[in-house]
Amino acid sequence: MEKIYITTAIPYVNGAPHVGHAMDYLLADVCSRYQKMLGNEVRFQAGTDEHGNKIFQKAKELNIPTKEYVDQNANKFKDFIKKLNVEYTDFVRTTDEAHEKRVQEIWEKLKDHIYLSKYEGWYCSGCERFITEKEYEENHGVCPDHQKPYERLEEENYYLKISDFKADIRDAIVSGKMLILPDFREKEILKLLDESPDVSISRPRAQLTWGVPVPGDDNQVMYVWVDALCNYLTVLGYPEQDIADFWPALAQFVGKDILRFHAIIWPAILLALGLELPKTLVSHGMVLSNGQKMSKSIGNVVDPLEVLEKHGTEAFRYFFLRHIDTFSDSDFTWEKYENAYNNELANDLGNLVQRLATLAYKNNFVYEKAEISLPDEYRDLMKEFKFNLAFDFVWGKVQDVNKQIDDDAPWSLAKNGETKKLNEALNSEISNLLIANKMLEPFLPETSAKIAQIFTNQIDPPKEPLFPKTK
RNA sequence: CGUGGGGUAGAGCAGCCUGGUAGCUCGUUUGGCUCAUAACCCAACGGUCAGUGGUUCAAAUCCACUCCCCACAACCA
Repeated sequence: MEKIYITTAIPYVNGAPHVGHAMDYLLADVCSRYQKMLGNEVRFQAGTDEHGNKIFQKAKELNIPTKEYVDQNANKFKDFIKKLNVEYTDFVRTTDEAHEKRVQEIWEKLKDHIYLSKYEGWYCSGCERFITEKEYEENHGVCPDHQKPYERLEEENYYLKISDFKADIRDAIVSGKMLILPDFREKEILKLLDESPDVSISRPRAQLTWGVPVPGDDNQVMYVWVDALCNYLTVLGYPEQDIADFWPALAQFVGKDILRFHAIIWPAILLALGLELPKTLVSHGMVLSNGQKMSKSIGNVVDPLEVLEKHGTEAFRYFFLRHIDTFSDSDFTWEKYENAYNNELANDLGNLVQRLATLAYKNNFVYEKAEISLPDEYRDLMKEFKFNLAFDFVWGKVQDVNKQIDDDAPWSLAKNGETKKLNEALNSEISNLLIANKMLEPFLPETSAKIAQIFTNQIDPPKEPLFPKTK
């Protein structure tokens, strides 16, 4: 038995949960459940990123204390994760006292690689960030998002010396010690790595109040990087606790938009702390809506809670784990979702369970439990984190059972009194279904449990269909 | 010349690395079955594989160029 650590990106809680957040959780959950199925012990982190000006200002607008505001939003995310039936074991909030204390201790440990420096450039107070010269020229000196002219600003920041670690990070990536999936993202990162400047990891207190103070410097507050990225460690109790059992993580799941921070800044922090790098960084794609990136201005944002409400958690998991590519961008439309529910969940699987259970019941067939082993092809796909392909493979097996029933035609055997052949046929069909069902477990845990329950010794057809048609 | 991905049947995709009858799912049409949620199974229809040129006996697949779409570019997932 191995001890396995799996992480998800912590969302910035200045808004409601997004469909994209669900991808992180679901992929990590499939990974976690699969590992548990193999008999491993899993710690599975989830959490929320709660510092920064945007949150501070939002709370101000709403006229409620910042702490109260982040409490509310953190709960929204917890509820959301629960609704997805994601089995995380540890939840970390960057405003947790323990996290803040540990992050300060981590800062102290990083000190050899931190230096203070001045930065001068164009700044947008709305975006709260410095703008590149190029961007400044393109926008003619006015922020397009905030309609405000950029200001010339000089400030002192602490910097983390990425340059100290570039060579080691490159080696880790190239050698596969820290595997970046998919491989085309790895290529991208290797290119970016060379150009990566040292990263600013603090802000003057005047600019940023809602954050963790830099130890030993009252004028500076930690910017997002050290604070947020280190959640993966602090949640395990680092630095005061020994984390060797679970660190390095087997897999860290992130969206492609934040892969670069996890593939460059994060490894630099880890190396500075003398810790190992995660074994795998899995970067998933974006969920598009009608072929476009979801955006408030286009008005095509899909509310995950609405999708969840439509056909429940299992249908949600089904669609997003099978029809959204694990690594690339994929499209969500309601039509596709309905199609998948009716044709695949209801017709392929739901109906299969119904017909097979009824056949067994009507013929007084008793199934004797047999050992189930997982096919190599499935194991390989799961090991490579190709979850949607693994799910496709499983579905092929489900469809095969439908074919097999038609070929065997048990109803004819029953009519002709060929009892022995009938029992053999039913036994084989149910065995095949249960193998597929076992493979289904990480993806659709509730459904898988229900099916396993139905095909115990005494088989009763379910009174309610597994996936009732809506029309 | 910022970086990366992509352009293959009505839709969504695989195949391309390791050239040799163009495949899968959904949709459409026809047939079969009757155990089942009017579900299931067989079959058919449907593509000049973005374009141009090159290499080759042979190119969706390799090379060059062109056109078009998308994502990322210090946290709007």
